[in-house]
Amino acid sequence: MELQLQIKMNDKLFLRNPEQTELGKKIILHSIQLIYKNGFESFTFKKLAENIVTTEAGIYRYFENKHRLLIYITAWYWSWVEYRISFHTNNIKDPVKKLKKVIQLLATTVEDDIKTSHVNESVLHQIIIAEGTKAYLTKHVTADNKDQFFKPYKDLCAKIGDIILECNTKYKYPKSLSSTIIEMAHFQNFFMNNLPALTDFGKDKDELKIVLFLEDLVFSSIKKV
Amino acid sequence: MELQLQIKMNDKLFLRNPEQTELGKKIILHSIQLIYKNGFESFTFKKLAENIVTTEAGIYRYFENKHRLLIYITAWYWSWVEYRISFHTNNIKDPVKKLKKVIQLLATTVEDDIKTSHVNESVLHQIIIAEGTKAYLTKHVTADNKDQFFKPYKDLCAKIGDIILECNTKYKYPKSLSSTIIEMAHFQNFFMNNLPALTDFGKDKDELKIVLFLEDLVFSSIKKV
DNA sequence: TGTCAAAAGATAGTATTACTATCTCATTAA
DNA sequence: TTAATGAGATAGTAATACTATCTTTTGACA
Repeated sequence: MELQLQIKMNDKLFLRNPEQTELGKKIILHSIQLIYKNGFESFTFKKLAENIVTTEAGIYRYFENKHRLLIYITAWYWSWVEYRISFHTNNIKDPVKKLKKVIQLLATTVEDDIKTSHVNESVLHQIIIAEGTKAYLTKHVTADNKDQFFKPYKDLCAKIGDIILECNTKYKYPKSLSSTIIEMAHFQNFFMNNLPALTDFGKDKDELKIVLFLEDLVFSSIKKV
Repeated sequence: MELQLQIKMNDKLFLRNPEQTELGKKIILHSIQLIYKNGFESFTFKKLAENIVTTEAGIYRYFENKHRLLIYITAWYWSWVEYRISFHTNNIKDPVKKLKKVIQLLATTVEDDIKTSHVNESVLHQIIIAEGTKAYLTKHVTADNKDQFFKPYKDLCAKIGDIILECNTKYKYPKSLSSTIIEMAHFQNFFMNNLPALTDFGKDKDELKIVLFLEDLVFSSIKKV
């Protein structure tokens, strides 16, 4: 039996659905690789076109501009993370254990457990760490938010917020703590590897230390260990 | 007596020191306003030149490119924040009170308490919230870090880390907690105003709630209230 | 087998961006 | 008096971020 994970994407994010054609899948796969290699700022549709041996105009048939493509990729990522969390916490009853699993999934490097042929998840994880926040740190967040572009991120945040409440119904900041965990799982990783003075993990560069820090932070706050 | 705050900037950040000339000060003042108005992505030296009625080439005599200017602005901001923290915590002995003051200073809108004629600090605060992380989220962080471009940010983080240790010598993650406070003071503000579903402050949009959240987070973690 | 539509290749063109270069002119400090 | 500094003026270039149009390929269905 071969399972194929299909994530239903907001169709306002693209002009033509990239999951439905060969070129579309190539665009996603290679844009992730190019952004990983050179960063989002120096990424252009021209370079992407050269990379996959097609034309610039061809890419523009799929995405309005490179920022929409970034939003698409991040939205896909957060949907995938939420799926992963559902999958790995499905059988766990204890909310504390569940939350620990969530933190571990957010803060450690992904292994390609589920086959999605046109996406390399561990490279994707790295680019979301470095470029993910750029999807919403714009002057048009509000408009983009109205178009539901950030729904997967918000859904994930809500889901983790619910688990936090399961741990302690009285805790007052489930959503803010949730967004803090999500962002810090990435930021502390970026800092550890690039600006180590901002963390306590610079020496050994060990992701598990980030997990321990986040667990300490979260469970101290909600007063359940 | 008129006090003038002068912040010594890393001179690799500019080609010509903007603090020392009229045009230079105009560049800083108006770039902050323009970035505030249209966001960093749509900000160009051409537009800035039109804005202050000079030429594009004139701006390039001060800064290599717009990203360097952003780093300059953020570095200035973090130096200024550190100065402010020193100033407002100077007379406080109790480290817990000191840390509370720090959180309040980081998370609430600034009033123009110190006169720095060519910088509007409350607008600056807003652009650092939305654009500040873009200063280091690049492919050239490591090189920029070697040139000490992020020293003010790292110094601030170290300083807050030390206050955390004053509260509890045994706490294991002073620097990571410090960078978490700094980033979250901004992110929760951005979320509250733009993606409220990611916070618990969406309804009243009250900065003081962010302060309470951060206090709860920090003092639960270091186990001192 | 023909035909219709969708996908994609080919080519061209434009406005803006991100610079670099050079020359002139006014001010001021030695 | 002169030399250096700041800054205005103008010009030019390569790359970026698109839009438009026309042609060819593919593959489904009738």
